[in-house]
Amino acid sequence: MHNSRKPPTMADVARRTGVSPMTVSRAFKRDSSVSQETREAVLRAAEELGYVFDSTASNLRSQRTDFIAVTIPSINNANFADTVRALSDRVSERGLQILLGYTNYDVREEERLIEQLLRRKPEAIVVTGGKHTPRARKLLSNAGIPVIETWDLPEEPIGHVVGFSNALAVREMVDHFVSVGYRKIAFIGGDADRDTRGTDRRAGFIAAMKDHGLEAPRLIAAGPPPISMREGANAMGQLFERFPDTEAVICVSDLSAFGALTECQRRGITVPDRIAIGGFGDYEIGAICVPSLTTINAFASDIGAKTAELILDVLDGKLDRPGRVTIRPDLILRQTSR
Amino acid sequence: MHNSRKPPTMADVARRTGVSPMTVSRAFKRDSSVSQETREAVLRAAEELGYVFDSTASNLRSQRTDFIAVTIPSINNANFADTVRALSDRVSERGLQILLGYTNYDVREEERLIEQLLRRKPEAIVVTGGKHTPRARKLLSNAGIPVIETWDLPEEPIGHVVGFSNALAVREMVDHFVSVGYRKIAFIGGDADRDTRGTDRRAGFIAAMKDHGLEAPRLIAAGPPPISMREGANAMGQLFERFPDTEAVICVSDLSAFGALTECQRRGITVPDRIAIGGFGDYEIGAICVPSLTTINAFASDIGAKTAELILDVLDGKLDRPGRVTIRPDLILRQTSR
DNA sequence: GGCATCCATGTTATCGTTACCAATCCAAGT
DNA sequence: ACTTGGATTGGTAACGATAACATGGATGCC
Repeated sequence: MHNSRKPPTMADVARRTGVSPMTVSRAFKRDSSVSQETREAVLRAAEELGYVFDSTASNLRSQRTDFIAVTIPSINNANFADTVRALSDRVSERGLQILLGYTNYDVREEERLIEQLLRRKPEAIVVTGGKHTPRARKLLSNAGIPVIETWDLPEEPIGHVVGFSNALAVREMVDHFVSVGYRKIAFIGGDADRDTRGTDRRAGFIAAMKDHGLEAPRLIAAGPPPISMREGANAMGQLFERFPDTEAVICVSDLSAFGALTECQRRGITVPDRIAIGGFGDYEIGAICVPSLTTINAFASDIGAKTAELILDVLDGKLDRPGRVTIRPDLILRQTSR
Repeated sequence: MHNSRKPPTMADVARRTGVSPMTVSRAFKRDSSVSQETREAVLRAAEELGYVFDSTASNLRSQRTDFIAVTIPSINNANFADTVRALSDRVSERGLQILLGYTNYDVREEERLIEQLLRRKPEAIVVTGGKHTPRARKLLSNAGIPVIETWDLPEEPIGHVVGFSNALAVREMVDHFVSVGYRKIAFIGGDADRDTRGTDRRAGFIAAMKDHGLEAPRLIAAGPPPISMREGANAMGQLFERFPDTEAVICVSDLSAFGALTECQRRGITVPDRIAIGGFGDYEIGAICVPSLTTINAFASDIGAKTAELILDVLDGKLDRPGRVTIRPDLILRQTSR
């Protein structure tokens, strides 16, 4: 039974059920007042007709889309994926849906993306990081919806914040490394002008070294983000060439740290005896690789979950001041360091 | 200047510019016929007013959303992320936006998700895999939009297909392993009833073994998906207990294969001398870990790119028969096997 | 000059749902 | 009996953009 007509609308379902379109509309909402039998009759008729609820019309009339817009730097990063998953799981219980976009670690792409997402009239928008173009800031401020910056603690937040200090997190690792006797410590990260969290981590590294009275010339730029395993391995190679006496290296992420570790294995350099390695992000690989990776747990899932709670509170009107949730990253000592 | 009024509409922009709303609408479209100076005046007025284009109204009136709905099993999987990224990159050039949802490897969740996505009236819908609930199949068939099943070659496709045979891909690895002398070969995968691609791979393994006149009792069930590194390591532990004389093991993915490899390292079992390991998916980790991982490249990005091409062709009316794009996975021999 | 053609712009009606208000019915209370 | 109130249902208009059609003016060609 091929059907080339237009798809059925609520009016069609109403006609078939013998009720008004308004009643059909109510039958499709969870909590609205329709008698049980009317609702069942409506839903049965809808199923028979193959009716599919049209959100586009609903969105326009009700001025609600139930979208939560989210921007992340990359869809291929397990940390951000964890955040989005936790966020999605929590808000979807309330019928909200994630509208996801990625910025490729570029604030200009972020600006474009934010503009595109705002056109869809989301209920709230979650961005990764606290650094944006002026226009992006303006778009977010004027959007009239909750704005949540994550994975960072911006000095001048646009709205709400759920994040942590990347610099302080790395400082904690430096403190530990120094306390167990490492002095010649290097840092492997991406180019300074792209990955802002990476840049913060590098800055935290340099500042912490300075506070210990140590120089920090051993900075290896691993190229533009994303800095993954291969980049980490290459950077480790560079480090061996340029600073062969390095005692420990802190990498901008577990992925690059693992790459660095494999480079050591390829060169027959023992970890941590000859050189210690620290990562960032507590990716699954760090816990399972041999030797396992000293790292920093930034609680990616928690960031997503707390962001979700915050959004729901704001939408419920339970929170009218900008919220600021500070995550406290955890240093995890494993086998790649003393 | 606090502004508590309603956000401006095209009518406001039109008034300010001294043109009709229709002209404003045209000024916001790329190719429509508006004089250069009118367009600039409109866009300037819009910027001054802080006007944000309202897609919800546009979507309803034009009956176009420019959404491409996509379902993947998990957002935390690099293979699927690669597919989505390639797809997204290609369709976004044409102004189409991905609306992403994940099914958690569960066909019932997939059904719910498909229904939810279809309500948003996407231009096309891309699903991962070729196994769905009857109702999901019906929803997809009746949606009146292009349906693309990926990462599989379903026998009875709903619409278009961009995929490969998971069974044949694994068979190729079995053939190679047998040809270089392995006989006691095991398979590590998820529980049979969830991950359908994993199940196909296991079936391909068993069939291939049989064709070589070999028994295949060494099947380790690693639990419900996602099967990641930890599950791979645990499964490898089980394999050593139950079948200590195993010569080679094929894992359902590179992640589990890497987990298995680390378990060998923890137990001091040399790879590939004592046991060979094969993975699936050609994840970055397989190329970089030591020893590097023999695997199968399923061309995840290509799947996304070809899916995008197919969608664009269909939307352009250049393709009216169901398309079937077959990817040919590649066996990549590396250090974890002879 | 006259007529066709094209470009830029305007007018009107509409996409499909739901907010808002009104109406009806039945049970309960006085 | 009559009011009150809650539950259920219906009627009407509106959300903000744009498809479809119409119009006016400039341009081109014979």
